[in-house]
Amino acid sequence: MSEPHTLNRPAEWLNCLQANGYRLTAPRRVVVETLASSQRILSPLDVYESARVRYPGLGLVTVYRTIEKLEELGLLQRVHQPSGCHGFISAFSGHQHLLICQECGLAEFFSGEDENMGTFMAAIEQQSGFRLEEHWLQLFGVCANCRQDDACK
Amino acid sequence: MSEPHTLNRPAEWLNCLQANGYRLTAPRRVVVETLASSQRILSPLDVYESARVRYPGLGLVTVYRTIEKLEELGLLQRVHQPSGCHGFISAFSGHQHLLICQECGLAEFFSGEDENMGTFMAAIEQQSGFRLEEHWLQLFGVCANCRQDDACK
DNA sequence: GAATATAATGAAAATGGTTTTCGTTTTCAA
DNA sequence: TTGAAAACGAAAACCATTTTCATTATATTC
Repeated sequence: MSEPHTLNRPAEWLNCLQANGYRLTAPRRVVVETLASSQRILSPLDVYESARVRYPGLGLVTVYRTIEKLEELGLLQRVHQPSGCHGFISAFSGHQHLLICQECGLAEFFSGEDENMGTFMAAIEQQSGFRLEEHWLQLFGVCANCRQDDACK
Repeated sequence: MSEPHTLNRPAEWLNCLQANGYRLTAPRRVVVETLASSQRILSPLDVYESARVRYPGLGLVTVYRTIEKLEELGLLQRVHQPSGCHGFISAFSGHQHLLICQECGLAEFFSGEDENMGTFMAAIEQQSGFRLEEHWLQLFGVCANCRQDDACK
């Protein structure tokens, strides 16, 4: 169900940054590595703390600046959740819907029934007079692992 | 398509506040009036500015505190948008999906194909191992009025 | 209709996440 | 190798939101 995890994704992101005129630096590499290889939704602080384990000199400001660039390049997307909207996850190509674990932040993508969605949206446009530009379909719950952990408590 | 706008909604909200042990005060009435009678998504500052026209002594803190109580009572819901997640709109009863104008903040509700959604979510649960607890379906675009205004520019 | 307990108010201060400033360091193209 | 420009991190600034606190308003009891 979930998009298979591309192992060379960090390298792709670094290439993309470079191809867009951004320089490759040590702190930037660590931030990219952290974000690109995560299947969980991470806040800027999460990234900072995780990346600092491998690169203690890293500044939180650099995390924010790198996130900004990755988002601008479409490599990273901001995720809004009932519990907050300060999380980020790798943006896989094309429009994808999210399935999010509210306990551990694990995020899976599902393409859903997008042809159905297309006709559905066309009908809404007709009825409402809106011109639709974007849609969010997000499911929230508890993933298999967390369900198991919860049961053991 | 949109839920018909209930004219005595502010009175209902005040009753609900009172029924839950909260007092009715002049500033609270103005805030409730502003929020309950709006079809647009409003930020706390929007509410403050709009309500102060009729009640200049109003403090922004009271807006925040009243929003908190209305949200807790399920009368108001927070709306997350690509442009930000600091907006609020009247929460009509039952689960509703949102259709939001990105120019003026007009929000309409649509119940969608909820029985389809139910089977869809059951299928996702089966495939993913998640236990689903909540879902968001939101459409963003430009409403008929704003489309017209834009065309005139 | 007063008296009273307490909830609610607004101003000001505190908080905390994010952004800006700035002097220094690093990258990368020439 | 060198130099212009980008990127860095520390500290300060910013700004939306929350907390504190002394004062005021509400609603209940007499």
